[in-house]
Order: sequence, then C-alpha cells, then structure tokens
Amino acid sequence: MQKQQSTFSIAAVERDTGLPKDTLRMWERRYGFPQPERDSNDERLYPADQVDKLRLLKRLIDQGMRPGKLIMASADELARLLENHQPKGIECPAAASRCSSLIELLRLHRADELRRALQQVLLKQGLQEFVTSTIAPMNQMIGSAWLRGEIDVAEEHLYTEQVQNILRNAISAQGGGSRPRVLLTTLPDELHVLGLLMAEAMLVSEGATCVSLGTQMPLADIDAAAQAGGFDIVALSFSAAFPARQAIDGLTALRQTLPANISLWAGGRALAERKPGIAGVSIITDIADATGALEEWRNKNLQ
Amino acid sequence: MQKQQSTFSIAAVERDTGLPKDTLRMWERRYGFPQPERDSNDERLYPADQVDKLRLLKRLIDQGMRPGKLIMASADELARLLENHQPKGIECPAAASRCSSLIELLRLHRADELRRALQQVLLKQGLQEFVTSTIAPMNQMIGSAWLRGEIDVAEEHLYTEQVQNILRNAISAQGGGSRPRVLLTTLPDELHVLGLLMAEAMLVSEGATCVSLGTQMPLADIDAAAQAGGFDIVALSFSAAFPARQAIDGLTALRQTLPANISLWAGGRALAERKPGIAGVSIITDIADATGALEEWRNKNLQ
DNA sequence: GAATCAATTTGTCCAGGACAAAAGGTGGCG
DNA sequence: CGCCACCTTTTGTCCTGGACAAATTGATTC
Repeated sequence: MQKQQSTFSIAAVERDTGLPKDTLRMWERRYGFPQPERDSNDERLYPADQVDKLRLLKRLIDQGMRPGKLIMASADELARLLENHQPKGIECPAAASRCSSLIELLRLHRADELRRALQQVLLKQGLQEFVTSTIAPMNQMIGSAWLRGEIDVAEEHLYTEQVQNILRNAISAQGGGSRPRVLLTTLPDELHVLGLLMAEAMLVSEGATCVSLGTQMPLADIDAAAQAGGFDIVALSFSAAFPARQAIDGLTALRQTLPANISLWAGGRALAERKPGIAGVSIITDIADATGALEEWRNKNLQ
Repeated sequence: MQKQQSTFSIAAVERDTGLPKDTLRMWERRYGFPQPERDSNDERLYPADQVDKLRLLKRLIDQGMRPGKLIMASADELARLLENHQPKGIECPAAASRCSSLIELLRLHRADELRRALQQVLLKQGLQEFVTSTIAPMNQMIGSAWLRGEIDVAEEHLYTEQVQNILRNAISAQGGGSRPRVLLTTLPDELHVLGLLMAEAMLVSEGATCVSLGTQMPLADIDAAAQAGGFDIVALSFSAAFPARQAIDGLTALRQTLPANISLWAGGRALAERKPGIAGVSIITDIADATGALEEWRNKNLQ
C-alpha cells in the first residue's frame, strides 16, 4: 500500500477521523476548514496534513471543546492543547524506567521477549500491583507515544494482545466466587478491552465474582443481562479516546433503566478529567481505587 | 431502554444494518423500498420490520447477490435464501449433542459452569480436536441460533469471552518456537476474534511460532509488520458476516504488496462458499485443514 | 470456450437549504 | 452567592434531487 499517499477521499477521511461526511462538508462551508482539493470529477481530496489536523480536532471536541474556538488554531497549537489535557508523565521513576524497557522490546517487535518480561514483572509484583503500577502507566506512555507518532498500529495491537493474554491468564488463575457479582462491559463504539481486563483483574483479586461481556454492548442488553444474571454491580470502562459526552449520556440512560439495587460503576481516562458526577453512578478515576470501591460496597451491603 | 421501540431514525438504521444513509435514500428513490414513515420534521422513521428486511438484504448482498433482484422479495423469502446459503447442520451427532448441552448452559447464563464444561472438554479432546470438533460446530450453531433470534447479544458476547479465555490460555501453554513464523490478524471491519484464535491454536499445536495482532489491521500495516518481523506466513481470518467481495479485494491488494517469499493464507466462513481462487493466496475452507497446509508449507520450504 | 465491447445496475458524491438539539450567556430571585 | 428560567448562538444531522464512475451483466465475435 502507498503509505505516503498524500490525499484522501471524503469516505477515507470519515473512516480515519471518525468525523461524518456531513460534518466535514459543513465545516468547509461554515469555517473554510478543511479546504480539500478537487479531483477531475469535482470530488474532495483531503491532503494528509489537513487530515492530521482533523484528527486532533476530533479528539479535542470529544473532550468537550467547541469546534468554533479550535478550528482557526494551527495543528501545533492543537497538539499542545491535547498534551495539556492528557498526559502528566509518570511520577514514580522506577515505574517509568520499567515501562520504558518494556516499550523498547515492543518497538523491536520482540513479541516473545515482551511476553516473558511482562510475565516476570507480574510474578514479582502480584496481579494488583502489576495492573496499577505497570500496565496503567504503560498504557499511558503508549498512548502518548502513539500521539507523537512514535508507535504504529501494529505495535499498539501487538502490545494489546500480549497484555490481554497475560491478564486473561492471571484472571483465570484467580478464584473469585464470592459477592459481589460484577458484570463488566463497555458501551457501543468503545473497542478498547484492556481497561475492562484491568478492572476485572483488580476485582477478582479481591474475591469478587466477575463476568465480562467484552466490548460494545448495547444499553438495552446491558440492562437485561444485569437483571437476568442477578448482578450486584455493572462496571463500564471508557478509554481516553471515548467521547466524554457520549459516556455521560450512556451512563445517565443506563442508570434510569437499571434497578436501584444494582450499582453502576464507571471508570477510565475518558472520565478522569472532568469528573462528571451523575446521580447514582460511581466514577472511579484511578484503577487503584477499584479495591476501595469494592470494600465500600461490601461494608454497605453485607452489613 | 425501550426494547420494543418500533421505529428507527436513518442514523440508527445505518448503525444497525451497516447500510450507508446514502444507499438507504437511493434505494427508496429507485426501488420504493424501504418506505419509511416521516416524523413531524419530515425525517425518515423506519419501522422495525423494514429494518429486519434490510438486515437480511445486507447479508445476502455481502454474499454476492444483487439488490435489484432481491429487493422485491418478502422477508420470508430472503430468510429462506439466507438459510440455503449458510448453515448445513452438524453431521456428527455426538458433536451436535455435546454442543447443544454447552449452548444450554449459555442460554441459562451459567458463565462459570460453561467455562468449566469447556475446560473439561478441552482436556478430554486435546486442543486441536477441541477446536475442530467442538468450537467450530458450536460457532456454527450459535450463528444460526442468532439468525433465528434464539440467542441475544449478551449471550453471544458471553460465549465469545469464555471461549476466548480458554483458547488464549491453551495457546499460552503450548510451546511454539519453531518455523514457520506466522503473523495472524484480520482486515479492518472484521471484529470477530475467535477465528483467529482457533487458527492460532491449530498452528501452535504443530509447533509453529504465531504472533497475533488481533483484529482490524489496515493493509499497509500488515504488509509492514510482516516484513519487519521476518514472518513466513500471513494468515487472515474472515467471519461469516464479512462481505466476500471485500475479502477478495483485500487479499488481492495485500498479495500484490507482500513480497513473494511470504505466503498469504486466508480462512473463514466468508470464503467457504464461493471458493474464490486468488493467485498466490491459499484459501483454507475448513479449520481442520490448517494442519495440512502447515505440513505442506514445511515440505516445500525446509526441503 | 474465451475475449471484447456495450448496456445496465449500483453506490457514492455534491450543493445548498432547513431545523432541532446543545451550549453558552443573561438576568432575576431566593 | 448560587440557582433557575429564558434567550441567543453554535453545531450537527437530515433533506432533495442531480450527476457520474465503477462494477456487473449480457451480447457478439473470434
């Protein structure tokens, strides 16, 4: 494939950025950006740099900013805004160096060694600490490396696969089996599975019974499954890329249909910044707080 | 959520059926179907039965049929056509009854017991037979139960999760480590991961070295990753829901960019019916043939 | 049977208008 | 000072109807 193909059709841009065709045309009409070239058939051809800027715009808008304020800014300014919003380095230097060396293996495509190294760290730290002080910071580092273009799709997927294998393995090995019963899933449009597995790992370690439905579960089906399965808690995960508004809307709607005796928990980077505060929904901003929330639930519900 | 909400906006229908808004409007203009009602603001409202028929149409078209021939048919006729195309029961009665009892557990939402039962069958059969004579027929049965509406989203996801855990676990336990080196993934728009894991399980059992990149890998990145990682084989998986044409196009394009010394394998239900025959691409119609293909490769390439 | 060419089918794009829903701002009131 | 009701602006999605290229089919010839 032509990696350096320099222009994209409107359909390609829609796939690539997640901005609907209608919106792309409307922005062009209203704001004068983007301003694609035209091919012989008068169809839009977006240059790569405009697509890059559109990607940045989309992410900022998903975080709650408004197009009108952003669209005049340069790509550099947008990138700076995005960095301000997102990643505030890793505090602990030990964790940072541990993660860096793992990421180095990833960059070299050493899948086997990466796997072995992860396994080793897991054994040393134990599951909960592995999740909170290795996987969580790694996700963050990889996220920002991805934004900077230092990591490509294949590497990111490879990472996800390896971590997924390790976590699923570790979760299976844990017992679980007592209360509460937790149903884990994500809303439609959320494809990222690692947050879910991290939450499951934390909770299973504390003896909770977890059932994961994977990603992309329609609201109505979450509700039905939670009631049918006799669950105490429904836990949803939202990655950094998930539009905050969509998350809030979904949680609000689900809280309304879900019976009051089933708790609703939500976690993930999408909600970490602007902690929304929705009546009857527990927002867990840091994965390490999951154990605390569980303890709290047990104190309340098992006298 | 209102499960029995009887009408859908055009955006909802697009999400639900995968048919673009433009196409929905064009069909209405050209063929007179669908013929949605309008709300107070003159926006289309599609009744549920029309959406059901659209779903059937989409699947048949993805199999290579033409809209003009199908669109006049009733939903019943379409359903019959689809059944003719797809599922031809399970031959082996032992396998069928084994699968039925597992599916029964699924229907009852007994996640734990399902897991234990699967684990037990795996231990009894061994990984390869487990994949070929338990998982493969189960997928098929669940697929048709899903078409008949006997299984809902949550149950289908629960099944996928449980099988995924079992397979990932089993794959990790196998050694692998010798040639060939196989890169496994799916094309964009293909979300189903079980086919990939089944293939990985078969190949790892034979001692091949497998690296999975999970689902949804853009063509250009598959090419780049295969070359960078020194792989001998790229293996792609296509579920029954994947449009055959899109699969063929993708395979053709990938074959062109991929160096000749890297083999390209493709498998899955999407290709099982109309075995396409693409120069330089091995189509593996039955998961059990994976071992044979591997042997063949070894005979050719390690003298 | 294979290959070439014309006719038909089909999906995607375009322009520009309309409008509802969301967000932001303002002022009064407790 | 916080909160609520109301108004203005912003923003995205939908609409119509026209156009055309790409894919597919069918006819004709070799």
